[in-house]
Amino acid sequence: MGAAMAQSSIIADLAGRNLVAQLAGGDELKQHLATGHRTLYCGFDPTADSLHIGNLLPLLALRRFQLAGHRPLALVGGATGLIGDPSFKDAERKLNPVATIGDWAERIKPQLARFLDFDCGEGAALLVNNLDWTRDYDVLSFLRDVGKHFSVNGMIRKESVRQRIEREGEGISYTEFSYMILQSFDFSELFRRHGCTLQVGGSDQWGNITGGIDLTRRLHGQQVFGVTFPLITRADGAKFGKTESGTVWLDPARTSPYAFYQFWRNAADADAYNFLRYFTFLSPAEISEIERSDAASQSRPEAQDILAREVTGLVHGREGLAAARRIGTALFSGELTGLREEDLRQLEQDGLPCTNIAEDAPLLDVLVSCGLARSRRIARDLVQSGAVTANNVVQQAGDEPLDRQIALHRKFFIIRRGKKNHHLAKLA
RNA sequence: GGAGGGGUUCCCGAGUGGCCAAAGGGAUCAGACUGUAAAUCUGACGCGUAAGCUUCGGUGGUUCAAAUCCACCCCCCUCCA
Repeated sequence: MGAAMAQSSIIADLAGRNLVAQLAGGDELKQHLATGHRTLYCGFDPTADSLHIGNLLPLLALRRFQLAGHRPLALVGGATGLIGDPSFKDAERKLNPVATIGDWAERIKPQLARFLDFDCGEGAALLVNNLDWTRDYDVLSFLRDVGKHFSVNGMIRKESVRQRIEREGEGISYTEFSYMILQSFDFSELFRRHGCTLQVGGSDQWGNITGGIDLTRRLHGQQVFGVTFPLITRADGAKFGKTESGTVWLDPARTSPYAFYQFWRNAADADAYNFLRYFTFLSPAEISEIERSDAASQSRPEAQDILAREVTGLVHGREGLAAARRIGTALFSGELTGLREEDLRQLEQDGLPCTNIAEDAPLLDVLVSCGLARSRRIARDLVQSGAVTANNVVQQAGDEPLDRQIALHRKFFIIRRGKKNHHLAKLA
């Protein structure tokens, strides 16, 4: 595929994946992208020590743009992270310590880096930090140079902060209210420093992006553009990106590749094909083909397997994917007795949660110490309802230790709670 | 600084002296049904085998008895200055 052709079709490609929520600039933007190698950016604030799958969409989008011949700037919000984006948040948040945020920013950088190519000549990606152009900017100058271009009247009309201003019971601090100005300034600075003419982000960023477009016009007399992505929703209305155990992180130390894989593997049928469009680089044509064949086959759809493989591979690489699949296969194929001791050790290595247990520990205590039950009381309920198995044998005596007779290789128990929660327990 | 309104179990939200471990909804977990789906039905959902124990912003009080009354304190919101 020729670069020129790719360039002309990036917006069309995004649209074909239902990834375009709003365009600032419309046809002019398409023209702009079709007629040259452009520089674009997307910001990521350090709100934790890791990115999570909510950040995946814009991250992959940067890559899509890069593949289409443009230059992506991944911005770490070292400065904006200190302030906190109020957009569509229903409550003011606590400020984290400066040192913490600095640390988080450092942790996020390599995560951003792994999705982009930093060494491909003209379109090579760049990692930037907005702290670099705000840290030493004194308040008075900032207020005079930048603040003067913003009308509070306009700012309070933004949908993103409206409910904070109008709704009874919640307010907004001046600090958070200023966020928009900082992000707008980022855009104008990136234009000035790197010729960046496009900002992309989630649809919740629309207000901040248009703020930057306006500021860049006022400060530099230059037209720049914006693209937002839709908010990802699940067919059943539940919030995307959360599981029973919380956020799905990109950091393998926080969410193991196995858990990550399972997250995608568990996507609902009604979501799987959309997720393939959003989160993979498979072409829309290929995805439609998968959808067709699943619909025709009448058995379990393949979409979730493909989705899990593709996304886990993107985020955790070959190794992570292989590990995740080894565990999944071992646990869900139903045959545990065929596992060799080295297989079990590999599973532990791969990140299957594992705990050492005492030989005489009653099952209830084992369940609690493995984290499969929050308290003995809960554990008792689970055992009573037949929800607990050890090496596929239903356990009914909560007060007894696990039966050594059923241990694999004399010391391993794969304890299962419910349908899909597993833990490896090892006799000490 | 002034006036008013609030802080209840993960969330929302009832509860104004005993019948309250605290209504209802959501979320979550489990069982059945399945495809490691969805939908649906059933059960659980502070801790404890139990007796019982610990919870309703904090501290101290009144009372046989407090989430509910009193005092002080902390935090949030609205309006006024």
